[in-house]
Amino acid sequence: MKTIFDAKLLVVDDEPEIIILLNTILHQAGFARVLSAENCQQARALFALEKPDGAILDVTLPDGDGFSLMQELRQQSNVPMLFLSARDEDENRLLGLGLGADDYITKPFLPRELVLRLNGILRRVYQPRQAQPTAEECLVLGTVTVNFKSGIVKTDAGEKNLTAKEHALLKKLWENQGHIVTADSLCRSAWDDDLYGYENTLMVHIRRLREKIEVDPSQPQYLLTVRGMGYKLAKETKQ
Amino acid sequence: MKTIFDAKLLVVDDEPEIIILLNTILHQAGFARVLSAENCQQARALFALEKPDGAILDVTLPDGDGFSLMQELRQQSNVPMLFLSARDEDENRLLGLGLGADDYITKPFLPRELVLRLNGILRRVYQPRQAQPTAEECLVLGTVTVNFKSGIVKTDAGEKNLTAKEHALLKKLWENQGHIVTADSLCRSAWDDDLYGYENTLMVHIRRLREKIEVDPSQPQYLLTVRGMGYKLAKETKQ
DNA sequence: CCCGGCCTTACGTTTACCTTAATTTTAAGG
DNA sequence: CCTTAAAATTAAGGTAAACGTAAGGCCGGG
Repeated sequence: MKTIFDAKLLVVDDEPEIIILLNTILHQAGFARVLSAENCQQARALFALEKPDGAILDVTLPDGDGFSLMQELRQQSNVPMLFLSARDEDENRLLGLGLGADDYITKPFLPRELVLRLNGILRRVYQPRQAQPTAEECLVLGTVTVNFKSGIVKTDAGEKNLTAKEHALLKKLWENQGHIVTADSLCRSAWDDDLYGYENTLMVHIRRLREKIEVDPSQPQYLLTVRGMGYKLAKETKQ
Repeated sequence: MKTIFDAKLLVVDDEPEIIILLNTILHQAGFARVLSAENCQQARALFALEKPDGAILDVTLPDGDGFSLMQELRQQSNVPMLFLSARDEDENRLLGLGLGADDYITKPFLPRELVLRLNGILRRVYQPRQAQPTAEECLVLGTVTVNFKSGIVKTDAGEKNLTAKEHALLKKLWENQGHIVTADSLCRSAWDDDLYGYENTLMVHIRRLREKIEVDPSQPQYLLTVRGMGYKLAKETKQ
């Protein structure tokens, strides 16, 4: 199963002891892949090469300052980045946050707080949809419209209500629209107990879902099977 | 156009002057819809009724503490919530963040910092798609495009879907693009059981893959054979 | 020329998935 | 607490896509 701990992190700091400390903290917290750089040049190279999923930057670096480094990296990528700094002046915090930092942590810092804040940011970015889809987000598939909040499916034929399981499954598919979702992944998002005997159950629910959202459930246009891999919701057809 | 400023915010604080201050700050920042509550009871009611897109909670409230309020609201919703508190003790910050707060700001605070932090969080949550700039990881070979997440191959001729084995093989080749991959190595990445009788099987799959990604499968341009060594995927031809 | 490595095609098999229907569980109302 | 309907879960039979197998052909190198 994929978690935020699969994220690859880049740590940029010129003090070796801080690097070691951060490495220890992050590994203990569950992050398996932590890279480190001790100056801007290394950071730039690693960032371009490794494409980390998040970064922790010191503000003072031997060959430049963290602010301009952040600015530069932000142009390439939108991944979470936060500052770690001994400078706690108001204007520095404002500058850092203004440049698009997700947080500004001052040294000395509490290891647990750093981990909590980092986790929070990563969770928001990499599990975004669970954060509640805004307002009236509807799924539009050809002539079919699905309103998630009300659980109503509108077709030419009329309106139908989604059941709890159908709702959960469709939502998961919607969150990964255009991409393949494994049967396992679907089960996990619709059933609490990770144990489920027959994955036939899933198929039956998929069938019922198809009966509600497809024109011809036997020849699905939207909820497609990808043999040996899972299911996939077709991209919205804008017209 | 929809922006994060369409977000509806709930402010919970028992000091009237703070409420007024926050209202002013948030309106100046561009947030049009700001609700306020001065105790837990009001907050609960408003939260259930108005379903705000974010909340700012004071820690000390007349009829309870912000921590348990947050805990309660978190069970209902995953919207961004942050603490505002006069108590700056380490354990309080840890407790707040541990309960799922997106930030913990201490009074007195800089208005601009609050806005920057709030903006950052809302941006992450409500514009998540842009936050993952890794775009669509695609393999581009001349006029052929392969989207790995969806398993779709696009050619002039039309779209085809990759099967599980084809997907696995092509991915392996893609990961080593421009370099030779041995038959053995390919087999290991597509088959679980390291034992496989006929390596002819691999050839058949290679053939099928070529039928999907090559213009002329019999005269491959992209998926090349390297006699006595293995196979190799040609480098992307950017044009 | 011959041999080994690779290609190609056809065909039989497997397995993942579909479909329907019966059964069990859950929820709502009296 | 019982009744009833809706929803979820089993179960089993059917189907076709995906896969594996094998046999014959090609082509380059020795």
